[in-house]
Amino acid sequence: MVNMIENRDKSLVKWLGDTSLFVGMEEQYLQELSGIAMVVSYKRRATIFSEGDPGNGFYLVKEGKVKIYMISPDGKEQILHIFGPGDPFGEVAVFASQSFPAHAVALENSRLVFLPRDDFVKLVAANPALALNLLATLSQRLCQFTKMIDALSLKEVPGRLAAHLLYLSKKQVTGDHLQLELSKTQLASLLGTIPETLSRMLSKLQREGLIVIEGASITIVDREGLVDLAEIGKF
Amino acid sequence: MVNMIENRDKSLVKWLGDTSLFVGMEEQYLQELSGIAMVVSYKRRATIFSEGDPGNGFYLVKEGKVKIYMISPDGKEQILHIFGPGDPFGEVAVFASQSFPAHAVALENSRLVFLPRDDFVKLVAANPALALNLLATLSQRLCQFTKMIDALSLKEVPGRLAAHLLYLSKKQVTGDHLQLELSKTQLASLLGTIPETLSRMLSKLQREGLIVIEGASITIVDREGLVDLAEIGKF
DNA sequence: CGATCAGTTGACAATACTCAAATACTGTGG
DNA sequence: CCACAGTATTTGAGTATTGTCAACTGATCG
Repeated sequence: MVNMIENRDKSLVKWLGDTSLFVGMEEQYLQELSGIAMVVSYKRRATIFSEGDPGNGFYLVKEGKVKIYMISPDGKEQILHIFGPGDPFGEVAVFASQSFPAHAVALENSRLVFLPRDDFVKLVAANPALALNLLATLSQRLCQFTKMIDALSLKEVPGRLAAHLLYLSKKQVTGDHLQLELSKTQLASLLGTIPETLSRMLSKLQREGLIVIEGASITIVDREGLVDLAEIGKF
Repeated sequence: MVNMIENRDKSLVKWLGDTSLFVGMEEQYLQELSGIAMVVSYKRRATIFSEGDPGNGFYLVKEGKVKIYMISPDGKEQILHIFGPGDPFGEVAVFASQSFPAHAVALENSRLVFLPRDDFVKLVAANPALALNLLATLSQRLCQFTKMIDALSLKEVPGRLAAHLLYLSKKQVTGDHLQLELSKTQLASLLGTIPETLSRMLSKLQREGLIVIEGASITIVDREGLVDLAEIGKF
């Protein structure tokens, strides 16, 4: 029994050390970290936190997939992030507002590592490398948001869609073939539009010979054309 | 002569220590900081950096006003931030991308404090309080961007305008009377629209008895109504 | 196997952008 | 200090992208 726990702890330490946030941290700190960490399970569709909830700590995705989103009074949703294994989320509440600025739900059955605020802040204060990793993470996220604002304000739906398809094709290594990693409804919400419009735009791109659609599987036929679309933002 | 320089340095140290980023830092570190800092002047409309430029450091506004923005190929502009005295900008490039994700120009004749990347990173690594201040700053900015994405995606122009007017009236202490702190063209760009639309929406709010407009000076007549608009996002 | 949900398509409405023109401002040089 | 040039702001008319509502199909899940 003791053994099992030690094993579990050991593997958690190892896992934490492979995380982008904690990569390269000394064993000693990883031990401390794993000491204050709690692993929690969430079922598909379960709420992890809601906008305005007090942020007493933040999370790392261990297994599964998490969606961070906002919602308007009349129910329209805008996805901010989709996070997968290794990704941290909710740090903002730890360092600034004390309360979460958006909602989080599990998209699949997930296991998360929860790190409580106060203990974690102490660890950051004692560990410059960790602080710099955190600064890098937040900075990257700021860049992502910059691009999202750019897309929402300066591009139209076809442009955003084209940019997303190119992003997926770069991320996945399968050449001109790619998988939408989200249901089309969720993708619409990520791109700041609605399912009907997304559906029409996908058909349009196919009709104009830029892509071929087979369910969630897309083949890029005219990459040039997509790049043009993504840059200019219109037809 | 030596005296003058000492005076200058001393006042820079003092000024840095009053900045939100460096508040509460020990004298010793402030001295170091002021040692690596350079004060630079920019004339109104001068470019400070452009998207993609290598980020060899970041800036603090000492005097003046700076606009951070993106621009689409066909010339439409989206303002991300307006920064004034005491505000830092360009940190993102220091900690993540190494290159600036947006453009920066001086809106007025300005004096900026430039802090070079490498020296500054060393200082952060040696100074946990500074690291935590930076984390708080970046986290707050992330929250602001979250709100901006929310506004762009989930609210229509009248809603964004109403939210901005309420924000100004909270920031300025003058009760129901407020000043737009930007030209209407610039405000349009901040709200993700164009001058024509902004002009029409201001008239509309006035026509419906929510505000009274006198140039750049606005009086809120029906605060309730504005709040409703800002929350729901539509008419 | 029925029910709920995801996706698609059509007809329509509306918000916001484009283009154009008139008017009011601002700042600069003479 | 005024005249002029270049901006900023406002208003009008028309267009377009995208959202709304509704109906229908097909998939998924108890």
